Order: sequence, then C-alpha cells, then structure tokens
Amino acid sequence: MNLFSDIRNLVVETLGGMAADGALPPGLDTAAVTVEPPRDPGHGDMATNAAMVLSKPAGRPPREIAAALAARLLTDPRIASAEVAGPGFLNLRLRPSAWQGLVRAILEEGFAFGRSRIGTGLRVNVEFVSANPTGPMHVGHARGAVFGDALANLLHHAGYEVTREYYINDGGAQVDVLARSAYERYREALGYAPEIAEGLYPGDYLIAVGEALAEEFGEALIDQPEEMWLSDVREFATERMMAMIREDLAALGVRMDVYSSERALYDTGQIEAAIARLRAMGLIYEGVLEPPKGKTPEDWEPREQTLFRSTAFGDDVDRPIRKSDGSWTYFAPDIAYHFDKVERGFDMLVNVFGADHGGYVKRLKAVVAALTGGRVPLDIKLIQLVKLYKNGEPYKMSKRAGTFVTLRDVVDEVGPDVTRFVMLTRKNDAPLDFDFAKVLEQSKDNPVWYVQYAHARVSSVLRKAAAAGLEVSDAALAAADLARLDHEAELALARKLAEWPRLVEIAARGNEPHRVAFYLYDLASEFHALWNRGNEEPGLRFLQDDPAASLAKIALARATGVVISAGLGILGVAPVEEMR
RNA sequence: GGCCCCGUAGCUCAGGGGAUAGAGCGACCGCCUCCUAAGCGGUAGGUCACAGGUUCGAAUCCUGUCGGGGCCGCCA
Repeated sequence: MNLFSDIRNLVVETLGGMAADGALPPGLDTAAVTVEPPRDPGHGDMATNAAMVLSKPAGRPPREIAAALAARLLTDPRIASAEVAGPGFLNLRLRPSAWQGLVRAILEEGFAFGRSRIGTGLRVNVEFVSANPTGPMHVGHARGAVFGDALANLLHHAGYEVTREYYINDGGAQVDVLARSAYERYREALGYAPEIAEGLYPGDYLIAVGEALAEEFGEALIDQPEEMWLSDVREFATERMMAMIREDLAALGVRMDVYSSERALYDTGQIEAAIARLRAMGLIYEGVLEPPKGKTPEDWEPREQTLFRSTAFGDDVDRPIRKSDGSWTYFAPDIAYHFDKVERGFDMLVNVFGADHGGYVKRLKAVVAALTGGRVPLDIKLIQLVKLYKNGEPYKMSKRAGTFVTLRDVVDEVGPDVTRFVMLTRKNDAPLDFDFAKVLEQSKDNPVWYVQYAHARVSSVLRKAAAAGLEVSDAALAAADLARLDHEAELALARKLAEWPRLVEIAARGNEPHRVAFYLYDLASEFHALWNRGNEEPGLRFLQDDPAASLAKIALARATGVVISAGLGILGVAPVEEMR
C-alpha cells in the first residue's frame, strides 16, 4: 500500500474525468503532477501541484482548476478536505480512517509494505568495492562496500533484480608487485633474509602468504629467475588476497554475487571483441593526443596511439586503448568488462567508485553509451573520503597494515551494524567524519542508537503487552479496532509511516541509500515524541487498561517497528530488541 | 590550464523547481508518583558563498566569479 501514489492516481483519474466532461482540454500531460507531503504540516496531509502544472497548457488560471479539482476529489471517501492555497496548491486532508487503514495494511503486509514495482522486470548490476587484490581493504573501501550493499538492498526492495559484483583488478602491474612482495616473504619463511625493496608491499599480512607459499612449493622457487615463478606466485598470492577480502566483506555483512576477473579478459578475445564492436562504429582510430593542458609532463613527446573517440559521447579528450608498444592500456579491459556487463543483459548499471576515480566517469559512460546506443544507463557513484577520529582526535593507527586503518580495524572496534549505519548517514559525495567514540555513544546525537532505541521501545511494549496476557501477533493487531487511533499525535506517526513507500522509490530512483537512514531518524523522532506525550496524557500511552484501546495503540507501535526493521534491513543493520 | 564534487544556523549536516528553508550538537527555559528521562517540549540563531539568467515560482536548473577538496599522457 502506498497512500501517496494511491492519492496521486486519484488526482490523475479525476483530471481525466474533468477532461472527459469538458472541464479541461483533452490530452493534457499529467506526468509532472505530484502528490507530496507539504513542507508545513499545517497545510494538510498532502499537497498537489496539479493546477499549477496544468494551468498553462489548459489555458486557465491555476486557482480555478484547483477549485474544480477540489470539488470532485471531495467525493472520494478518503478525502476529508481539499483547500486551494497560495498560487494554486491544492491541500488535501485525509480522513482518520485512511490512516487507520494504513496501519492495518502495514501489519498485514509486513516487510512487503514499502516494496515498490518501479524496478519490476529490470535487471541492474551494482559493481562496488573492486579493491585491488594486493592487501587488506581500508576504511574507504568499507564505505564503498556499505554504500553498494545498501544500494543493492534498496534496489531489490524497489523491485529490481540485482546483481552485486566485484571487479578484481588482477591484470595490471600491481599484482606483479604483489607477487614479488610475497616472494620475499616466501624466502623469509624459509629462513632467507627478505629484500623488501622500495616499491614492494611491506605489510605484515604477506608473512602468512609467504609461509603458505613455502608450504606449497618448498625450496623449489629459491634462487630461480623471476620468470620461473612470477605467474604461479602471482596467482597464489592474488587468491590469498581475495580470500582475505571476502572474509573482510563478510565481517561487514557484505556478500557478492559475482566476482569478475580483469585477467580473465586477456587472452580470451574479449578485449578484441569489444574493441572490434567500437571499431565497427568508427569510434577507434590511430592518432596523437595533445599534452594535458597546463600540466605538461617534462618527458612529454607526441606519440601515435590507438584511441577511442569518447569525445563523441561527452568526454573531454579521446582516450588511448593501446600503449605505443602495442599492449593494452588499463582502459581496454575496462571497455571489455563493461561490454561484458552489457552483453549479460542488464538494463541498468551502477558503479561505485572512490572519489579518486572521478576522472574515469566520462570515459566509462562514453563506452556504455557507445556500446548500447544509449539504451543502458550507467550511474557512477563516487564515494568521498572517510576521516577517522577518536574523541575528536585524528585517528590513523592500524593494527594490521601499519600505515592505514583497515576495514577490519573498524568492524572489530565498533561492529558491523554501527559501521554500516554511520557510513550511510551522509550522502556519497560528501566527506564523512567517523569518530570511533561518538558512534558508540548512547545518546540522541548518535543516530544509530536513537533509531535502535525506538525499535527497542516497540519491542518493550510488545513484551509487556504479551506478559499482560494480550494476543499481540500481527494478525491479532491487524484485527484490532483501529478506529480508536484518532488522536492527532497518533495520526501524525501514521502519516510518517505512510511516507515510507514513497521514500523507498525516491531513494531508489536516485541511487541514494542515505535517504533511508535519514528517514529512519525522522520516524524514530516521531515515535519518541508520541511516547513522551504519554507522560502528560496517559490516554496516549501504548498500554491501556482497556484491552481494545491497548491493541489499537500497540498496533501503531508494531507498525512503526515493522517499518524501522524494514529500513534497517535495507541498510543491512539488525534491529535490537532491547538496549543494554 | 581542463574536468568532477562541495559551499545552507556558531559547529556537523539534511532538503536539490513549490508555500513562512529543516534536524542534531552547542546556548537558554521547561517536563519523571507515569509503558526505558539513554528521552520529550519550547526559545534564540539564516543575504541557502556572490552576480546574472530561465521560470507563474529558484537554496534547488543554466552561465560566470570567488572559496575548499579531488583527479588529470602509455601508472593502477
């Protein structure tokens, strides 16, 4: 049940009726008609801009259209009042029965309340994390992981068929560096002095890889030339790194559906096939790039390269796909990878990147636009930096990696639920301050705690009611006499609950999971407010002497609990039953 | 130099064509005989960086300027 879309449908149908009766010209486009909660609740429950949007095409003053629309809407049993306001808003109030019906619907639908069909029949690929398999993930990866996973949950809730995907960057020089670093640890494990040269990865996490290599290969690789062992050690170490990354993701509650390997794109013809596709469209050519403006490298010299005409799709310059020695640039497998995603039939692609990859947005969008003729949208979400603090002091120490704070450090210290919620309390394109002390604080300026507290209070009410002998299953509560929920403060909470399905759609359309976190905070606030009004007005307490009155109020509390659980579920956070 | 993101209350941030711009923190004033006061209510606090433009209507969209951050040849 989605009251906002229901009422919008009513408005649009009513407008259609007006057109049929000659009250409006036929064929008006109602796509821009909205039904929203007004910013000022004093204006009503819902407001529609229909009259203002249609005024110009209909050739009639907005307030006149609004008045005519109001008269017709009032015949609907849900509508209590319809008032023209301001430049032509139509402010609607719904009868209490509409809100009571909403509470009942939440109890009947459970977590399905808030599901949307905007994604029905559409397959979306969410690529996220994609950390290089050369070491443990850092906090920045944690934020990207949380964002991507919550976004995937959100899109699923909105009806999409979602694939979570990790692109393993195992095809470049960095995995060779990994192999050489691991090789030194292998020598170390066998009692030789390791030579961890400048440029190799010094982290302790490779010691275990070296020991595993020693167990696997014994002395066989000692004193052998690099070309004898590089490939084997690289594969071995990369697999070890990916196993570690999977464990770290699991600790955060993140599970991928697909791991795609960059290396697997080479030597299988996939790069060639993707390039051939672009070449057939006349988008590949041999040419010489200008030096980058204002920052010409000292050793710059013009070279002819194989280029992709990404400027035809909004990029700033064409991009090289082959180095001057004939080998592929890093961009080439990227083209092949996105070609592969497109070929797998996704209707929509989302990439979650660190903000330092901002320079790749235009060229990747160009690739997908070129390969699909613009049919498949690619949205790239850039995740800004996480700044770590502890009691306000910058925090840089790491237990494992030495030089940077790892994802695991964070999860071990504050737990996956707190990590996830806090990292979703900011838009992806805003930097995030993460204070290890503050996120564990038990006060209302800690949104995680505040939302959990609201859920715990709901659970507390249910426990006490059950202890008092009331039947508080969702079915029993849905059958309660909800007409008793008629106080303004109770209806205000119901109004907030009614926004949930709308919020899911807005958040899903914009790929913005943070909206869920902010909504939950608002909802919790509304619930805490009602709770406290019970102090002054005992008639507003959830537990009443009269069982029938109790059941109605408990139904409202439980409905709130259902929505909080559903929202936390999208964020990947487990709701708590009691605070400790 | 070019491109991307950001600029909203003292601080941290939501809102991103709609009415009198919101929340938390901090400040001030109230509320427990009462389902968890780890909470709630209220007051004070704004040139939505600046200047143009589009629109019935701009914090929101466009252009430019200023300020902060990021990225920028075959690296990954």
